[in-house]
Amino acid sequence: MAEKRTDRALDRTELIKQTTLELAQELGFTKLSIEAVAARAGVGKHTIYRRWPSKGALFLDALLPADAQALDIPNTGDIEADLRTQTYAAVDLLGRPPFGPLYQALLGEAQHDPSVAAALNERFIGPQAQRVRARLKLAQRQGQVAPELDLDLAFAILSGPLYFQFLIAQEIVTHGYIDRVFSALFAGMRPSP
Amino acid sequence: MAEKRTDRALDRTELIKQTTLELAQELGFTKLSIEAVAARAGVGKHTIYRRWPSKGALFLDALLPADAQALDIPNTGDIEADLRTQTYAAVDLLGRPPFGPLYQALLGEAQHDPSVAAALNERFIGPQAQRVRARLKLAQRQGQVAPELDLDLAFAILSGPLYFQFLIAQEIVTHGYIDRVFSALFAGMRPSP
Amino acid sequence: MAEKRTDRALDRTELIKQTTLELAQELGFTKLSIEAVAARAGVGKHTIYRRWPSKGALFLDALLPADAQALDIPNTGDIEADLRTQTYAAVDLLGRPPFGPLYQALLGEAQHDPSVAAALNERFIGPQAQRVRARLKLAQRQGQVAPELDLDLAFAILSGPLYFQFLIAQEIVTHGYIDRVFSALFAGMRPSP
Amino acid sequence: MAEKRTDRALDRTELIKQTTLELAQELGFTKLSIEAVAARAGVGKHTIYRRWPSKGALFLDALLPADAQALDIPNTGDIEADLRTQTYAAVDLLGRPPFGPLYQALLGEAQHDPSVAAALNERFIGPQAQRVRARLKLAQRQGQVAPELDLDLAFAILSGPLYFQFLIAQEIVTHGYIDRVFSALFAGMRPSP
DNA sequence: GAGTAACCGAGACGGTACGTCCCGTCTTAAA
DNA sequence: TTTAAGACGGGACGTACCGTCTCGGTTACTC
Repeated sequence: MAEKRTDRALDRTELIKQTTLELAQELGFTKLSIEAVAARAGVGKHTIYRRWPSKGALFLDALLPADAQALDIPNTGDIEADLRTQTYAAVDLLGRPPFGPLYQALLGEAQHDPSVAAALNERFIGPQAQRVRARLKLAQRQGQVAPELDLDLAFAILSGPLYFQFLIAQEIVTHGYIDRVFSALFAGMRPSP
Repeated sequence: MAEKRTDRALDRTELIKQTTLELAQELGFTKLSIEAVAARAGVGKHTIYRRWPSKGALFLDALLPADAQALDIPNTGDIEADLRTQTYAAVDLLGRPPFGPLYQALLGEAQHDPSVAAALNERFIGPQAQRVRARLKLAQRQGQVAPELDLDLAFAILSGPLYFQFLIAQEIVTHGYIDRVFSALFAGMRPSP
Repeated sequence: MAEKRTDRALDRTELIKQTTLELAQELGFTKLSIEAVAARAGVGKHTIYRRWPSKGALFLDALLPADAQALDIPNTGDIEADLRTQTYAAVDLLGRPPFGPLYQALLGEAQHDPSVAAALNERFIGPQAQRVRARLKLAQRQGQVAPELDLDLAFAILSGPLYFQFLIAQEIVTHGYIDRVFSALFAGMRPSP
Repeated sequence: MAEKRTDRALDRTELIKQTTLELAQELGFTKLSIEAVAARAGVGKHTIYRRWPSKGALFLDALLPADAQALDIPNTGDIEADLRTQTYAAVDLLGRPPFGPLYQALLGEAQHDPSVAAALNERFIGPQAQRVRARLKLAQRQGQVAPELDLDLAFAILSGPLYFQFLIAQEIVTHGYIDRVFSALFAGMRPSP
């Protein structure tokens, strides 16, 4: 019986999230409104407000579960190739609708709403960074990566240029771009002695 | 007479921009409204709409002239030190009110409004990237930087981690963070042979 | 030019009042909503709120001008007949849709909202009472009415039973009822000596 | 055992009515809500809806038993004095919080809800009218009242002016006002021959 | 004494309307 | 012509209650 209640609540929650995603794709995040989600989902506005404190929080919840899991890092033994592979996957995700524009909007919202930023980090960015750190640690032990490399920085260094291109330059990120970034990062900026 | 008119127009434009900044600091970009700017500035709404097509455009115009000019790159002959110096300045700017939070909001808005993103790149990001490219080209010729370094990528690589920390991790960027990033970037990730 | 503005404002005001009356007849005062008036009139809600502070005030304004003017008192020289004639007219007005039920609702609202009560008295009840007082004063001078009759009370005494029947007993008020009331009031309750 | 259930049900019913009165005094009838009564009484909304079909019905039930019984008519042998005494009592009741404003609100609600009006008449107005009729009948037999006086009208005539003053003019009804009304009613409007 | 039915509190739910805010457009009168 | 002022239609906000509806957890009555 407790199951039933949970199920009903879950049903509603899922319905709302799905509707949110639909509308976000049709209208974009900016024109998305809780009013419209409620109407399309056939749900009272309060039922949404009961679950999420803001449009941003709802949108994050709706968007993130969808594609968040795909970015595991392979382990072929070649660290540079493995990271490249994973980064290709990330770029493919970001570069294409529906996820790309929606994720961009989410990052935009994170600039206005710290709670969105926090949740984003906890649920999406953090885990990715952790996987990269772990994979690099392994590579470091295998001598494939400079022993003095600061692993806590690695994710920022590797994905920073990508996000820069995505959010600020707002140019399409290609595999070629990733290749060039990786070349530069692995080689270093200093001339070889 | 034409002069006077231009002056009046300029006066009004400046007044509106200044009021915009004031209100943005008090309320944040999200709660900023053209209505409120008009009221506070003692100006008709039309007078604002005649000059800017959107809140984002007005805000960009109001924010950018303010502190944009400070980020020149010194040339002491030591490329790493020079870039570091300039990046410290950038970090100091971003890290402190009022510019930091407002600039963050601007970048957030740029995710929703391509015209804001375009103007931002043209007026703020682009010139900075260009200066970094020029300074690195010089350094490359002086043999301080790897000859194969892709200069078009350099700004993204150098500032990407910073923006990642600022926009996504949303942690305060310290000089120490910059130091660690620069160490890693100049040394490269590959173990020295 | 001032004319134009006034005309436009008047147009809107009249349109809203007329729509209010329409909806009130269809739905009754209780189910009447400012939202629905705005929608049907093709007008923003604010345009209504700018003019009236409450549903009651709007309704009063919409209802009262409509039929308020009809209740003049004839002067045939026979005070009892004249008052009777005028009271018949009042009863006919109250007894029939659309005015009757709407006026009843207005009186109901006046119990909850003192400003409605005040406006009602000033614009509808007061003038009627004044006319009755004036007519009675004339009759008093002509010796048709007891010289000691308190004229300030007359309207309450004459129309009180009518309103009692209308608002409290909530039975249909007939001409016969008026006749019986008038007989009693003119004769007095005391036995003739 | 059946007693116990009845007692509990009664307890709840009384608790709800009392809470309703409390809240009505604090907020006024208009702002009174079943939701708030349920919350304050620590009772499920259903428990209220099970007992009363509407806010008006609940309010009537809560208000009327409280003070309804006090308006008996004395019998000193002087009909005018006796009615006056009873009317004074009525006026005192109406004129003072908490009963006055609440009763006014009830009458207001009766204009919107015929079932409230019906219950009001059956339980409050009707009995009063009946007592007045009976007392007058007695007086009529004793020759204190005109034999042709229509007793069915008497309550409307006697209390109509009072209700007019209370509901429509919305002025405080004083004993003096009652005196003047009674003088006029007993003497009649016609000049004595 | 264990069922069982009724009632209860709690509050979720779809829905309607509230009164407010701001959008971007439009009109007016003054300078 | 430009401006300040602000009315306007429109849309969404977040809130309050409506009346209905589960949901578990007592009672109190029946077998």
